[in-house]
Amino acid sequence: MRWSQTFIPTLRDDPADAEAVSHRLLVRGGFIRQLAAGSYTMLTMGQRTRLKIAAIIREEMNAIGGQEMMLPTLHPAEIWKQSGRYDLMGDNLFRLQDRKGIDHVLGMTEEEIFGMLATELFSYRQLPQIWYQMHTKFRDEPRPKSGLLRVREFTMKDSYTLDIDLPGLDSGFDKHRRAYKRMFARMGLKAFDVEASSGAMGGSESVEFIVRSEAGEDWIVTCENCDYRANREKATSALALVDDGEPLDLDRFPTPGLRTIKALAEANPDLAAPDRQIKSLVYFLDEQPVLVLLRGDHDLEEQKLLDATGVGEGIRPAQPDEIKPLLGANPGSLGAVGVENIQIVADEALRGRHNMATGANEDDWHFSGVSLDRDIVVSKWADLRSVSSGEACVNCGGQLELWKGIEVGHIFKLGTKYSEAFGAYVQDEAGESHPVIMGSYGIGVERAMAAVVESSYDEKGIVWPVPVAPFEVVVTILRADDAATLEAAENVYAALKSEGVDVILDDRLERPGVKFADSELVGIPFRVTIGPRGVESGTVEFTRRAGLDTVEVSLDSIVNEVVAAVRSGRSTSNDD
RNA sequence: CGGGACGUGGCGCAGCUUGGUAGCGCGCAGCGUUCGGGACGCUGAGGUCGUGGGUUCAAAUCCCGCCGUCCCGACCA
Repeated sequence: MRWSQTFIPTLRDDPADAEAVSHRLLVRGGFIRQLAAGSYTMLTMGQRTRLKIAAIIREEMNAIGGQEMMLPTLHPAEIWKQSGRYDLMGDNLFRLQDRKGIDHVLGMTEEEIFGMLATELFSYRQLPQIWYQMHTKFRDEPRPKSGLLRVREFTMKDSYTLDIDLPGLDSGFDKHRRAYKRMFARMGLKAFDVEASSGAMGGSESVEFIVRSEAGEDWIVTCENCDYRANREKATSALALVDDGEPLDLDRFPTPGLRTIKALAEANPDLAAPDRQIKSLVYFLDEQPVLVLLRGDHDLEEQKLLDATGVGEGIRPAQPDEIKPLLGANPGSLGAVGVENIQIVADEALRGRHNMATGANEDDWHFSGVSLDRDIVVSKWADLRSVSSGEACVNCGGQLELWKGIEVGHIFKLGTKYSEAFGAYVQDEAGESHPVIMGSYGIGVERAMAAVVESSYDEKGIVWPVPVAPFEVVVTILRADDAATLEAAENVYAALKSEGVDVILDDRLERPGVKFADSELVGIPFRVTIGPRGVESGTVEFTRRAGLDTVEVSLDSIVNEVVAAVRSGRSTSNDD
C-alpha cells in the first residue's frame, strides 16, 4: 500500500480525557475512532492489526481441532429464559423487541445457542467436539472505559468443548489452556494463567489469562516463591493462628461513640484488638438480607460471597436505614450474637474462635467473650475475605504479591448446566444417556489488541510486535519529488512485496520529520529510509522501531536484510 | 446507579465570573520559498457555541430541564 493513498489520520494532540495509554495511542495513530461510549470504529490500520490477531487465534484454534462456525447475535429471549440467564445477567444483557412485540436479546456469549446445537449430538462416538466462532458480542456495561479495554460491542472468539465425561472435559480445557498460551505469546503478550471465579457463567473451575498492566482492572495474587497465581476474587492465603486463651463468659460493655473497628480497638486494646473483633456487614443478596461476618482486620471479597451463596449478581450493601429494623442498631454496633431472623454467613478465619468482641445490636454497646460456636448460629461457613499483599502462600508459605492486570482470556469448565437446560444428551457404550459436558472459552480480540499496546510503547508511540503490526515494514522516501530517490524506493518496495513482506510505501510529499514521527507513532516494526544522499552512495538506512537503532545498509542487500529481520520477527514470541 | 467534571470549526483549547459583531494553536485549500527529525510567508475555506425552554432590548455567557462524553466506585473478554 501507498501511504499517500491510505487513510491514516494521525493526530498531534491527545484525545481529551483519554486516560489509558492504549486509548491515546490508538486514537492518535489513526487506528480507532470513538462513535459513542464503548463503541469504536476500526479504521484501516486498526482493522489490519485486529485481523492479524484474529488470524493467530484462528490458527491456534484450528490446531487443536476447533471447528469454526458463525452464530447469530440476535437471539429470541425465550432461549435465555430457558437457561435461566435472562434474569441472571441483569442489566448487562441488551434487550429489545421486534415489530411483533417479541422479546429478543443481543448475544453477550453463546452457551445457549451452542447448547441447542449440541442437541443434535446423539452418541459418545461423535465426541469430543470443539466448536468456535469469532463474532460480535454485546454487553450493556455499566461503565465503558479506557478505550478498547472495556466496551459495549466487541469481537470475541468463543469456543465450546463437548465431552462425554470429566476426563474429556479436562483434556479439552487443557488443550485450550495451552492454545491460549501460544496465542498470547505469538501476539507478544505475557499472559499469566490464574485461578479465577466463574461468576455468572457457572461451572466448577475457571482460569483467566492476565496481562500485567496498571490500566487493568483485575487484582492478581501471585507467590514470590512458587507458581501460585489467582485472581483476588478467588485467591486465598495462609493466616497465622491467633491464640484465644481460655473461653470466657459472654459480657456486655458500654462503648459510647465507638463506631469503627479501629476506634473500638484503640479504646479496648486487650479486649478488642482488630484480630479479636468480629466485623458484621449487612448485605442484600437477591434482595434477601444476609449478615456477613469477618475478622475485624479483614475485608470482604464480594465475589466470594456471591460464589459461596450461588447468587448471580444481585448483591448490594444494605442502606443504613434498612439495617436498624433488621438488627435493632445502627452500623457500628452490629453483631450476630442471638440473631436468628436473618441468614449468617461467616468467614473461615472465624471458625472455632472465642473471646471475640462484636456489636451488641444496641447502639453504644458491644459484647466481649464471644464464642463463635457457642453464641452465634452460623448458617454457612465460607472463604470470604480479600487477600492482602504480604500474606503467606497457602502452598509454600512464601510472600504473596498483589498486582493489577488486564483480563484477556477466560476459560471455564461449565459442566452440564446448559446441556441439561436444552436437552443435549448422548448415549454411552452401554446405551445410557448422559448430558453433554461443556467447557466454554473466550478471548476478547480488541481487548487483546489494546493490551498489546499497553505493554509495548515508548515516548514516540506504539511498538508493535511483528506478528500483529498493521504493516511489518515502512519504506520511507525522504524526497518523493526526486526521481532517482523515488525509483530506488519503488524498487525496494516492489521487491519486499514480492517476498511476501507486509510493506507500506511512505510516498507522501511530507517533510522527513513528519514521516519519521508518524511511522514511530503508528509503530511499524521496521523502517527503510531512502533519501537522495544515500541513493547517490548506494546506501539506505534500516531502523528497528524497538529501540530505534539505525544501521546503514547497501541498496543491494537491503531487501535480504529486511526479509531476514521480518522472518525472525514473525516467529518471535514472549513465551516464558 | 451513587459521586465529580466537561460539551465552542476536523483535533486540542480560550471566551462565560461582569450578557452586546465568536477567537487562538494544530490541521485543511491555493501560491511561493524550503525539506534527513513534526518548516516559513502570503491568501483563503470552515462554527445551529450539545439540545429544549426561560429571563432580557440583547444569551456561548444568567436560570431550569433533557441528551451526550469523561473520570472515581459496584460488573466482564
